[in-house]
Amino acid sequence: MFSKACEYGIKASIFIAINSYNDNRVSPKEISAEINSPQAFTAKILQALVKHNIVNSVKGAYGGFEINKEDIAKIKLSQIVTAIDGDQLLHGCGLGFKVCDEEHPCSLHDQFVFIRNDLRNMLENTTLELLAKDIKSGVSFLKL
Amino acid sequence: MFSKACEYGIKASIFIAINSYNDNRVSPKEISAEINSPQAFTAKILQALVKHNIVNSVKGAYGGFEINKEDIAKIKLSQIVTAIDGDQLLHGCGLGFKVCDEEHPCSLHDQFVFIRNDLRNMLENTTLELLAKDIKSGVSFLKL
DNA sequence: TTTATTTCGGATAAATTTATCCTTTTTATG
DNA sequence: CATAAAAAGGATAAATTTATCCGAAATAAA
Repeated sequence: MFSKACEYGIKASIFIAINSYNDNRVSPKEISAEINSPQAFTAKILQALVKHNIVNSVKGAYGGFEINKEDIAKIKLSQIVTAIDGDQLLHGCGLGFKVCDEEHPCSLHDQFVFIRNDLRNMLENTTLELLAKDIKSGVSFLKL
Repeated sequence: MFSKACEYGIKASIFIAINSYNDNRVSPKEISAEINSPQAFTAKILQALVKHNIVNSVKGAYGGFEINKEDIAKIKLSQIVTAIDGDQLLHGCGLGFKVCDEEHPCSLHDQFVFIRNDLRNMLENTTLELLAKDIKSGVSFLKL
């Protein structure tokens, strides 16, 4: 479903959000330790999230990654997924056709559109705030 | 969502089904021409489908790939997807955790289970017969 | 301004997926 | 039985994804 990079990106964003609520910047080292991901690869993914203005980075001593507190409730999972995996999953054809719509549907189109739309709605209605809260309250977890 | 191999596998299965209704065996060459896929790679995927008893192969002159007519209505998309991509998509965690369930849910679990279950239901309720009929009636297409 | 710290970014490597090629095996038919 | 046709299967290559390493650039603080 999601690429490894995207899985890491989602987990990292949640961890950064949690820390940002406490005005605490985190490093790739802390992030990868927390979400159980390769450090250097995680750093690359963070760069992408910074480029897409999802995460903010501060260089130099006492720097690290953070998310504006006011933004945490606004950032949708769909933004993270699109930033890392592109928009094929949210908008593309299930059988990989370049063009596939009601007018010219692939064999799976009628069955697939509902799934894709539900997935997109879920990702567009799930904010970092929502995910971070469940972690903080101990309802869900970020690593084994 | 699906791998390239899986996309080819689904398309190939539909094409074989359509031809099997007419007692016509097809070769990797015909299949890849019809579904716009690399021939040798498609042949490999067919081997996997044969191993999983989804498609039947007949070697030698006048041989080729076919599906028992009576089976076409019984073969579900979920079988093809699982045969080629494994069962991670239908049963795995959205964030890639080995264990993730109601007892010990990942951050995305509650939102993701509905999507995954809907996807699985769709794949389990979509038969080759259904897909083949829409192609034959001209409702949907197998290539651009 | 110097220093220590930290992200950025390029180069490279490993692993996996996608794709090709060629030989072997099987088998229907003449 | 000989032959031609076709799938099976192994080896290899290309492309993409995943992952590592290291020097450059930026920056806060002493």
